[in-house]
Amino acid sequence: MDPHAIDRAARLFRALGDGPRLTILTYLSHGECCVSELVQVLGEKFSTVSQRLRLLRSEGLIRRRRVASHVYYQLADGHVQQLLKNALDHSLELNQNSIPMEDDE
Amino acid sequence: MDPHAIDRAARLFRALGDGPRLTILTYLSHGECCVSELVQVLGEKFSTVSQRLRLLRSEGLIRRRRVASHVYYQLADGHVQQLLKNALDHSLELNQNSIPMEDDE
DNA sequence: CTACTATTTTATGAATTAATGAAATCATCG
DNA sequence: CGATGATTTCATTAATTCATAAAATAGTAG
Repeated sequence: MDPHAIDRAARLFRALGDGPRLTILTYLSHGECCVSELVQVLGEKFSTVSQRLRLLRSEGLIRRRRVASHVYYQLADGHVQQLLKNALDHSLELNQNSIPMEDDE
Repeated sequence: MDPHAIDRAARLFRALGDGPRLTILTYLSHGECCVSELVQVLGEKFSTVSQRLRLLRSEGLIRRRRVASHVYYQLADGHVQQLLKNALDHSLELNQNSIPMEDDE
């Protein structure tokens, strides 16, 4: 019940708790990618993508490196990759009963 | 890359991505508990706790059952318990470098 | 240094979410 | 049924988050 750990975990979950950001992460799970490519693939504004990347990076979920004038992003480590895979697999399973029933038990 | 799965996962993460809600979940991970007890332990308003429980339940993270006039909540299943434990353990590890450095690589 | 491309930062308005008082519901007891 | 205690729902306000345009920064080429 360490409040610091709870807070850290909450921030992490919150960063993951957004469709567009999760989409970026799953895209990155296939391999490193530069901002322009993400912008093109996602069909979003540059600043929009950049903001999402910034948030993900501030929570330590992704890393970046610069190559000439391009900046490439990738998942921070294998742990993030695993976390993503688990979450998506589990969510696929849960899709059936995604609207919870009203009764108890 | 199933958009439905991504959306489901995002909703799940979002429900988890809040300190007060995570606190409730960790409390419940020690065992079933009724609303009054949570209200007392957390020092929050009844309606506040109830709203948090509702959100957690709507995402399938907790279950409830009624015993006479009291309503008891518990984690939905062992999977949620495991997810919580992993997240908190991992966040404890990460506490050192929770403020990411500015440099690349 | 100038021009150009890639990316980030800043500022802001719109949309979403969270907390809470008040009213409603639900179960139990007399 | 009427009163009481436990919990939920509703409505509203306050706080947070999101998307984006505009401005700034950084790298590269000439």
